Amino acid sequence: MKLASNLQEQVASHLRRRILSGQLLPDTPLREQTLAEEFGISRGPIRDALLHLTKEGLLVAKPNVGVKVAAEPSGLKRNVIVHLRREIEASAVTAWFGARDAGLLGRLDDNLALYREACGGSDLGQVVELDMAFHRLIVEAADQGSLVDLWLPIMLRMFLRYSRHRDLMESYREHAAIVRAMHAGREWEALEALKSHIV
Amino acid sequence: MKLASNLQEQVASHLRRRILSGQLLPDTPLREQTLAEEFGISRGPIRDALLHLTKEGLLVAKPNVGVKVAAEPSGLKRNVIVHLRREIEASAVTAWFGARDAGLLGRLDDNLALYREACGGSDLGQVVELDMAFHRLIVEAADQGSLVDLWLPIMLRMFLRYSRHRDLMESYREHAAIVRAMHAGREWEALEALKSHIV
DNA sequence: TGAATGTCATTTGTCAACAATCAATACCCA
DNA sequence: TGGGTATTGATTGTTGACAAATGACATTCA
Repeated sequence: MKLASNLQEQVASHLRRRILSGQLLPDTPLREQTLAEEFGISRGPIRDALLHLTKEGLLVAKPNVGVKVAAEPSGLKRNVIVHLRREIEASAVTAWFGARDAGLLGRLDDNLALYREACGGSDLGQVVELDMAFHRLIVEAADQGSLVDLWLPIMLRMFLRYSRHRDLMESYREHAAIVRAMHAGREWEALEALKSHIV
Repeated sequence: MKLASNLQEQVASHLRRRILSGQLLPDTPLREQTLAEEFGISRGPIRDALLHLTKEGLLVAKPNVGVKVAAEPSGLKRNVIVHLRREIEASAVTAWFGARDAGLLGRLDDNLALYREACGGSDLGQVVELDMAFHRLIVEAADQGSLVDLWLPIMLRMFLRYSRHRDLMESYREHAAIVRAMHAGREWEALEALKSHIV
């Protein structure tokens, strides 16, 4: 976990985590002044952070009124988001099979170990964090990470509705299956496992 | 053309237009102080605007250093972007065919007339503006416009490399073909025309 | 009554001054 | 001469005060 030197990033990370872990529910309003006092800083960096999160799709803003936590995407939108994520991550995996940099495999293995542990525990925030990190590793590995900024807002919108009732261990097994196929060099299998995992 | 009441949006629109029309080339640095003096306002709204554009992918920021105009997307990234745009806009068109709200057809017809004129002229900024507006109308029409915020950053990244040498009139004819198919109620034809137009 | 208008508190928008950081370069010393 | 280090100027990061906009509520007049 890297911590940024500037306040706006720290605030953004903190709020992002609280939203994704479900501590902040949709429609919850966030006031600049309140947050400023809560963090013990001025409104400036808070503004920046809220702007960040708004552009990431986690908040919605109305001029002169304020921001609130975004609602879960509608059926159509969610469906589109799933397709976009598949497209991006599949492209990344395909690109990886062109070079097969072993570094990625190591990082995925490390992540898997932590993820397995987290899925057994009760800290949903940690689970979300590691799940996202897994997919981020894959996207980062392709094309010098150029796809990350495209992928992140899409991923975040999807995680707005991180199912509170999903079978976490099943999710872990799906991650493991993807990595196993990559280790074995079976591209088609990896892509199929990836696509069926993104739902 | 709607003009926002708050400065940050005005600044963002202005800079966005200058970047998309090619007046500001990739890697051009943008300094907060300089822009503030240029617009005759303080650095606050400038900061907000730059943050906006950074999240939209038109600028890239380095902490404590500043922002510059983003480079054109790499081959792989551009390829992904094309697929994402097709996915989103095709979904929107499909959704439209489910309801066939006539209002959209009228707006598209109006846009087409203006676009034809602009393509004959020499104001590339105007052409870009209308081209984007055309696709935006389509995306906005579906699902109460919920797809717009997903679509916009993708669209903008693609327009970073708005071909300065493309055949504008051909582009107009492609737009017209899409609208014609929609008027006639031929869904498959509209989707094909749309997909082959996005390249 | 009820629609229109005025007011008031809350919240965001804007500003200018100050602090922290970075990158380039001049400097020192082996 | 070359490598490492302090200095300096430019630029972003942060702050607190003030201005403007909004929405809710009270008030007025037909």
